[in-house]
Amino acid sequence: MRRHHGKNRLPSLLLTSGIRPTRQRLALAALLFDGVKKHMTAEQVHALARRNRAHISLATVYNNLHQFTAAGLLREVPVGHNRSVFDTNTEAHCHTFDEVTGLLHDIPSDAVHLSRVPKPPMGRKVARVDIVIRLAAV
Amino acid sequence: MRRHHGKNRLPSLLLTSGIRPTRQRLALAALLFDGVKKHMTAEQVHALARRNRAHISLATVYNNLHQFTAAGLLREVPVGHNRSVFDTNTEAHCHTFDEVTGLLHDIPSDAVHLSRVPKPPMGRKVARVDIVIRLAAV
DNA sequence: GTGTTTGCAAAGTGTTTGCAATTTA
DNA sequence: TAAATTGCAAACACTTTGCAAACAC
Repeated sequence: MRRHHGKNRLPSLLLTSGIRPTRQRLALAALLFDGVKKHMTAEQVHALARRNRAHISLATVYNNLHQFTAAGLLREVPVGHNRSVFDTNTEAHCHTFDEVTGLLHDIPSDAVHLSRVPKPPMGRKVARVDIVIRLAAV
Repeated sequence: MRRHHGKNRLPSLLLTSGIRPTRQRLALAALLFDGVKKHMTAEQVHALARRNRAHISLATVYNNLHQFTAAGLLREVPVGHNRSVFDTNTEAHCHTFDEVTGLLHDIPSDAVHLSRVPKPPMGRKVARVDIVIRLAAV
């Protein structure tokens, strides 16, 4: 499943995004950008980093997740239960949110078709369209 | 703009939804269900209630907004900035979220067209589809 | 070296909860 | 009167911030 095994893949990825590749950021990048797309909260990233023997404070995790998001390496998913979920898949796609399990899943972007999106008002552009299909127990 | 001026409109509205019409709930209902659709945070509802000389604690505002939501009188909009926004319009419709002003606006449900929504897995049904069009500065 | 980043702890938000006092039916 | 609801304050969960020490270039 992994792609791009190059030795300096992660440093370049960060540099290209204008982010200085510190030890902590490389550790975070290693666990986020391993080729497998994921949805993770800051808390989960922090726990995973510690499990990997990378000592990164939670504050630094938050700071860097936001920095990665600003740089377009991550995307924040608006699930609505008042906690930030970061998605390593930054391409246009939708989500299902299972209210029973609390899990988020990707839906290929062509699984739904959205048409007739209204024109934004003067001085604004459509940054993106968030579509979340909420699933409940039958 | 107001509709249904009947004297016991709000008590009936709550009773019909299986909610006991207490003084506080009636005050909240009066300010929420006046015929003008709104998007409000708990904090905003609380402030407005106090401005109207209704003494309702913030905790009670939260409790009742959730109760109203569970009863289908309100809907929670997943804007994603880690705070709950309640919408008095419970019909199928979408939103634009202006990242510059922080304001939420309704879009008539027929302004966008969503097709090919995938079938939910066994034991689940589509509760609803949340669509938020995020607008940024040009 | 110089400016950036980190870690920690502390403060800040927004939200929920426990429980005695009150209110509703 | 019995059961539900309220208010308050305290607890809670998540996130951000201030600043000295550590690090990258």
